[in-house]
Amino acid sequence: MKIATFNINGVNGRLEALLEWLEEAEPDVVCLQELKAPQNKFPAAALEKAGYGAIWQGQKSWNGVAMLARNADPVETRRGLPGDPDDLHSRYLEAAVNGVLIACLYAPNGNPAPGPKFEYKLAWYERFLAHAEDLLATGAPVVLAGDYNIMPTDLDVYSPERWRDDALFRPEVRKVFARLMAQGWTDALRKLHPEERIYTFWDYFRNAWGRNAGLRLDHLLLSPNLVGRLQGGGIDRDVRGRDHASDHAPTWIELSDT
DNA sequence: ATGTCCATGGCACATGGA
Repeated sequence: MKIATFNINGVNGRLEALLEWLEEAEPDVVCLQELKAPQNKFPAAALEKAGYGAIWQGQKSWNGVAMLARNADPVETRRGLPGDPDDLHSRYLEAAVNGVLIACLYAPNGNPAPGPKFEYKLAWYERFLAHAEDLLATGAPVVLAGDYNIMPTDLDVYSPERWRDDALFRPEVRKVFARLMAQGWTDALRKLHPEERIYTFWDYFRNAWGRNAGLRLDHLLLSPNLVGRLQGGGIDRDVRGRDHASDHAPTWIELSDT
């Protein structure tokens, strides 16, 4: 079972690129972020034609998350994080596919920091951590997949010193990620590549792709009962190098059948 | 600070968010 996360940065603007990647990569489940499309503008018919059932939570202009399943329909278990009915951002979807509970998340960016956007990011993560703990307590096999907008360690940044004060890398958010790990989750890509510099995002600015000035922002975290099923994983870097690409590359894992 | 994308409103290109 191949599970991918991909910040598409505009699902309609990059629909052709998404369909091309789906055809060549054949993921079983895809978590998409930054749809930048309202609920009624999600390209469900085109994805259905490509063989993918979908659920999505759109939003005008910004944010937006979706989950696709190959030759199946995700069985939705939750939309939106619990804990704040006033939070209207579309950043969280959760569904079961083929016996695995999968969360699709798009964490707030948080810049500029300090400031209200950074406070929102930290508050959002407090709710996320509380919910992640509840998911672990169910004993279900769970994958938390998405754009975390956090580089967990220096190994996840092309130039750590330049990012120390950024909302994606400040001590407060790295501590949040460490607390998540302490709950018992496994960072799948880091487990597969413990020493390697691996990136999932390259800024559009300053020729970041050409210089390989990347960041690792997109993560798939596994509940303890899934770690033994982790067969492999990677980042489809070549997708980032194409014309009209998203600034993120698809990131994926392969789980064995039970 | 800079840089480059997306979507929006409205029909040219400025703006916000990332």
